[in-house]
Amino acid sequence: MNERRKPYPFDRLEPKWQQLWEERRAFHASNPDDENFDSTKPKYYVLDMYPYPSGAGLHVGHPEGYTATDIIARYKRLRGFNVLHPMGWDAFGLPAEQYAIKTGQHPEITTTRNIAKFKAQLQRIGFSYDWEREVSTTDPRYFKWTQWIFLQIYHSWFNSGTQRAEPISTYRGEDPDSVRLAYVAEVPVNWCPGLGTVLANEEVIDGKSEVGRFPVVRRPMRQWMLRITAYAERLIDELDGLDWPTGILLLQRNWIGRSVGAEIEFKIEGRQESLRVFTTRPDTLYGATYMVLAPEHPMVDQLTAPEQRAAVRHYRAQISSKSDLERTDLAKDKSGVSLGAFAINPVNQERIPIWIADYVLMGYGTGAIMAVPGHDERDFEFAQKFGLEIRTVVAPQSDAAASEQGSARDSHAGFGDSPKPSSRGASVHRRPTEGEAPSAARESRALPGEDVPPVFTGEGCAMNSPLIDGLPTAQAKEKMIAWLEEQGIGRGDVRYKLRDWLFSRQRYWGEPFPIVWENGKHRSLGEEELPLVPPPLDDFKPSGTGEPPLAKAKDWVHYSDQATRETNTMPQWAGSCWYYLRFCDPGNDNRFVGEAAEKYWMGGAQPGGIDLYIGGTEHAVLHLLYARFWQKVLFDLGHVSKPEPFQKLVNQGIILGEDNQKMSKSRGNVVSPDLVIDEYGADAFRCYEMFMGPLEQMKPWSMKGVEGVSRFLARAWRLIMEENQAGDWILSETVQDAPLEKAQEKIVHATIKKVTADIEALSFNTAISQMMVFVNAFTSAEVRPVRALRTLLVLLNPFAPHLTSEIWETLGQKFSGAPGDITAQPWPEHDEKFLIESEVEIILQVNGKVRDRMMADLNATKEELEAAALANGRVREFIGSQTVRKTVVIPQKLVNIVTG
RNA sequence: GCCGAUGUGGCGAAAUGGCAGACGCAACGGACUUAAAAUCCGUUGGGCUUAACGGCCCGUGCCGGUUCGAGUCCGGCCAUCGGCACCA
Repeated sequence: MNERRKPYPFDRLEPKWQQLWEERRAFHASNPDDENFDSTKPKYYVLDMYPYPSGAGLHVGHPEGYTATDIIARYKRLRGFNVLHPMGWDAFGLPAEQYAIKTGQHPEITTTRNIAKFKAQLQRIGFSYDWEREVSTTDPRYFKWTQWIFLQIYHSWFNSGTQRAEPISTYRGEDPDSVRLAYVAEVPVNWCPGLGTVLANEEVIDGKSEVGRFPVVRRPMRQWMLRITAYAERLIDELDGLDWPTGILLLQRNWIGRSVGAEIEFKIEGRQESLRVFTTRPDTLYGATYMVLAPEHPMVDQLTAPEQRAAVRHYRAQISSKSDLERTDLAKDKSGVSLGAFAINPVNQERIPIWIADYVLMGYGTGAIMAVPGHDERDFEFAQKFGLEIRTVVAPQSDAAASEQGSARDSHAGFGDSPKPSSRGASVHRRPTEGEAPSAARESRALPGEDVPPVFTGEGCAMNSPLIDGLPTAQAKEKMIAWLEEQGIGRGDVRYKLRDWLFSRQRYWGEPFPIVWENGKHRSLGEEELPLVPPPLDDFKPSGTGEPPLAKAKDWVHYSDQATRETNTMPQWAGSCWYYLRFCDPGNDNRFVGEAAEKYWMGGAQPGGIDLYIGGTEHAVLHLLYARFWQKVLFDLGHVSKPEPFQKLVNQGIILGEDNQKMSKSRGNVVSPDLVIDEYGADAFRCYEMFMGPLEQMKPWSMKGVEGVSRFLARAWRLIMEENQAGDWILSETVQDAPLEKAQEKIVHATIKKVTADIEALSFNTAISQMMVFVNAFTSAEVRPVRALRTLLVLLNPFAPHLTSEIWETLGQKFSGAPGDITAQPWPEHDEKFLIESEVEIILQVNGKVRDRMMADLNATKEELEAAALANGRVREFIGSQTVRKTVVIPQKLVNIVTG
């Protein structure tokens, strides 16, 4: 008796249709080489970010994006496109390996099991994936080509002249290994003793490993790197042609971090060597009153004066023992030590002291800066602390600019002068009262001596700088760079925050590098030796020394008497850098993707090949940057036809638990799709996922909400089906081959129009509410014309494919006129003529407030409307004795009477 | 600190500068039922007023501006969330 009666028999019909679709290969996409390929149809490639198949299975957050893409895929098929809509598995990765270490079970077994679970869960939702194109990154037939692409990168260099990757054979220099796009370097890495592997920066959170929360230390190790920095400029510039959310574009631009400035050479007093610095503000060179090197800078030892040696050694030791966590945590407090040496400011020949400080990073620019405390917050803070000279060389606003803007300044209070003299003055004399947060930064800046000039980091006008006095910042920069170039001591320069990609991991469960070492040098395997499969191991545990697990497989490592194999493996990102290409032609064993298939599916007029890519923001920079990088290398080498992979990108928002908190096991608020489908069916699940709110928005789950959507689907079902005495669902007598009433015709066409536009705009929630309006309107009808119902079914089909397929089939048994499966129907077109009424309602306002409304002829003139409005009783009442100053008439909409 | 997104009923949310709250949830009332569930019909932003029909006022985070008219555009704040965080 507790078994809740199903509002409609989804538990019977959903498995039925899923099986039928599979038998009929209903969603199989043909490739250009296939015999039944229809070349007259346009293509549409809609892609999900494929999942890592974890042991926990799906939660309701995963299918949100998948449902959106599935609706688009089904919609585009109905609109006559060849649709590529694939799914696969990003199956290499740490959890399977950690599990293997714990249990001794090979990661492949865990992975296979998890994939089976994920796949079953996805299939229950009724997604129209072409499962014949399923790929897994762990399949040798797949990673053969991941390794092959690595070799293409390895065998290439970036020609800065042509701004393209080229085969290494075109390189004319002496040492090809110094320019390869894949290279080996001894670099400080994030070494995690707890996991026994190095980690990428993004896998380290607050100095601890993202997986397992083990401490991470910095340690130099020999690693494989990919020269992504060579593409920094193109990775920024070529974002311009993409249809991506502006937030993500910004995130990528900031991550790549382009800075335009100059490199400047400083002579060192009493020495041959000189120091080079990078600055974005060459116009402040006169204000450079000291210089700072990163503690790790290679010239520190030779520059240190004897009396400072002990202090410098102590400081450097202190810095290197700090974890990343401590280093960022202590970031607020500046520290540093003088080297006791001096540089010469090239613009005025002044002696300026050289310091080391950990606020200067070795990894950016030249690892050395010219410090301009008058115009840089950090330098200012440092100078304050150590009593270094602060010199003002930029005035907040030039005289010319000030007079030019003249009185306009008054209306923009505070424009352009950030120090805000009045509020500063007040804060110095006023003590913060209890409980009021003292604005520390501002006050400390002003307190030690009123005569200290404030730091001004904005643009303005050069002063105290003979060479460029009076010039606005932009011109001052230009002139200074020209002067530096003339003197041969500097040049204009562009720098990027982006670092080269640390591409090796000390793990078992990843792609082995197709590389062997001989006499201390690396060389590649031949293509015929691929795939290079990892050796079988019983013990996946890392050695703890930094030696990868693969090193334990002595036989495997032994390549020849002279050569041994590389034992590092590739990071998880490798497989996901090109999976979208493999989907075009997943069975190809002769090429990573067939040329015709790649050209077709990744083709089109736009720079990016994939028409729609939906996934979470967590991949805003990493995956999306790495994949773009690989695509560009492959494009340059002539292997693919587009410079960009993803033309249009959409991020779905996170789904929160019912408690409005992020779903997590520990909170116990995780909702599994299986439970929802058991209770309400896959169609209700899909529709609710879309009805919750805008796709991109974060929103909480609600079981009550699912119930509401389920009720809607049941009402749609009962519009057409009814239960007979025996308890069987049969076609309702109210469904007839009858003409539509005018009001019905209107709602049908309004629904076609809105649902179509909303799907195109990915505004699925409002598309569903329009279909609810349709169903509500027809529920009360005694006769339900079959033509209207069939239109609804096609519109609803992408959202609720099972239910609509079933009803469509049932209708076909009684009514002719629409033969075949619902998936073979054309998408309906709306006709505007059914939406236009001969009369429209006009809003009547007096002084902007609605006072009445009236019906008026569609073609009524402004004058007629105005006259009718002025004659209206309510309007007259509100005008009263006031005089009418003005009337605003918007035909077909409103009349507004303004009184004086 | 910097950058970005968001802020509308009890809740999820709608609204090309033109009737704020479509659609759904919850709640309340009614029909059906011996009863309940399910289903169907109705009410539902707040305040004031009316015997009633109805009417009036207020209301989209806060303050100001543009406009005949602002949830929507502009300026300034506040709050929440997300990203970056010494990048010279």
